[in-house]
Amino acid sequence: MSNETVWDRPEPPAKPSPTPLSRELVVGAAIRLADAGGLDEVSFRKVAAALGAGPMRLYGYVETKDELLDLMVDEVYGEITPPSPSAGWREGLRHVAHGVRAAAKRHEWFVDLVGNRPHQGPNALTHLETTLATVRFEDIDQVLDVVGAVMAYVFGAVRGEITELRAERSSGMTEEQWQRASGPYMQRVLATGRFPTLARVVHESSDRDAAERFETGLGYVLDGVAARHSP
Amino acid sequence: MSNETVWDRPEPPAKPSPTPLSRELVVGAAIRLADAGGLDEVSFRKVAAALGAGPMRLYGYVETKDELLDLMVDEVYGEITPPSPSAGWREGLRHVAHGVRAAAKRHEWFVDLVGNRPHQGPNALTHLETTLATVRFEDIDQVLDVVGAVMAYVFGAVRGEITELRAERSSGMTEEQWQRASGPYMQRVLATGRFPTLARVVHESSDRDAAERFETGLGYVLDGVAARHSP
DNA sequence: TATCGATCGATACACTGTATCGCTATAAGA
DNA sequence: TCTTATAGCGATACAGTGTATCGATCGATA
Repeated sequence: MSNETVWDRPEPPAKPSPTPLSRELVVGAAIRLADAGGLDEVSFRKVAAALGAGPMRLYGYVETKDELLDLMVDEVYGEITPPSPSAGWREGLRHVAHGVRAAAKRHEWFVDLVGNRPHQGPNALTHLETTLATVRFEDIDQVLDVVGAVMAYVFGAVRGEITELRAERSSGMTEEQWQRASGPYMQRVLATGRFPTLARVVHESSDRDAAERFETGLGYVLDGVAARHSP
Repeated sequence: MSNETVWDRPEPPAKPSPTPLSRELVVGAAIRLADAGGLDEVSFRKVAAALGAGPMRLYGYVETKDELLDLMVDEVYGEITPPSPSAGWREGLRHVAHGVRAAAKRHEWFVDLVGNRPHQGPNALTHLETTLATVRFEDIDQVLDVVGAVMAYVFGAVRGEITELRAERSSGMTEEQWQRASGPYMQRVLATGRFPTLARVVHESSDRDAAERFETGLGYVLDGVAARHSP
């Protein structure tokens, strides 16, 4: 199970025959397929077909499917712009948080892949470096704690957001919050009276948009950090 | 793609022939396999074999594989003890957070499944209800924000923790923090000098244990909540 | 021009989830 | 007790997956 992705594998010398391919082209095709139809659409056969090649051709550029997925993830990390070096830790982390969220909404499959394996690609490492560097505390352990907590929140929140989005999309296109509650099962459940708080949520809560909720939660985390490490 | 799990499907009347089965037995076997060998070990063939049955037999108790996975997730939710009703929101949420973390460490596949589909099983709903109920703010929207943020952090943090754990386990059994840094690739990367903060982390940071880091991050979130909603 | 060498992809294998459907063993009816 | 109906089980089959093997085919070099 030692499926270590080789991040700095040299490109094969040149491509002679039909259409010259490259690892970038393979990864690009895979990303395009995943963006359009989800991760299920990313199979060696489909990616190869999208490039007008046979499935086995891909093995010249990618050693395994896990490596292809790793490369896709790293590509997304590359899309996230780093915070300005002059920014304070709070704006810096907010910038990163929103960058990750935006990237994850552009590529919904990102959250499915993130966290399956550690991100050690060049773009992921650059992302991590600039994120850490935006928090200029003297104690490096504190820096790790803060960045770790913020990123944990970000990934958790974005994952939840996209899950909700998918559920809404699949169960009838109605975008109204908690419209699942009108499903017969949910109504039955709420009718038992054993979920009073849940019922309050369904009936009383206003459906604010996702970005607002994300920002509120992020505010909690950053406020908590400030409360302990502010000058 | 309307793979709606039917949570309250009635059990089939009775099992006559070889070994009487039940949905609980099927889910239990699946969980046992997943605990032992990861989610890859959960296939209809393998689960059925573990029960001494043919693969098709499972379809009497479970409509699809996604439903089986949903049931497994709900079973884990059932293991998480609710917070005491007399607890304040802070202790209540801390209790839930640690409960989720503990359950996820008992069943490492949990984080892989959580967030793929919304959790609407009875145990998940009970878990959500008791979690919401522990935060007795007058504004239900605030309750949602707080619980949402805390759970986002918890799931993100636990996911990261288990990913790290898997990486350590697969890359040589050395448990030392950042021992990946001694891998040739990581050394090469750090030698470029383009990741100074990362290098500081690798060389200077002390390797505290995961529970401590989890608690610290959770503290940030809860402190942030307290800063805005404290009486 | 002839040989070599690399690369492409057809074929194959083990595995997945699941649709179909004949068999069988049990339960009900006479 | 003997027959019939019924329902559940699982063998078989199918489309899909990742990938190992390896023969054919093409380009470049001698």
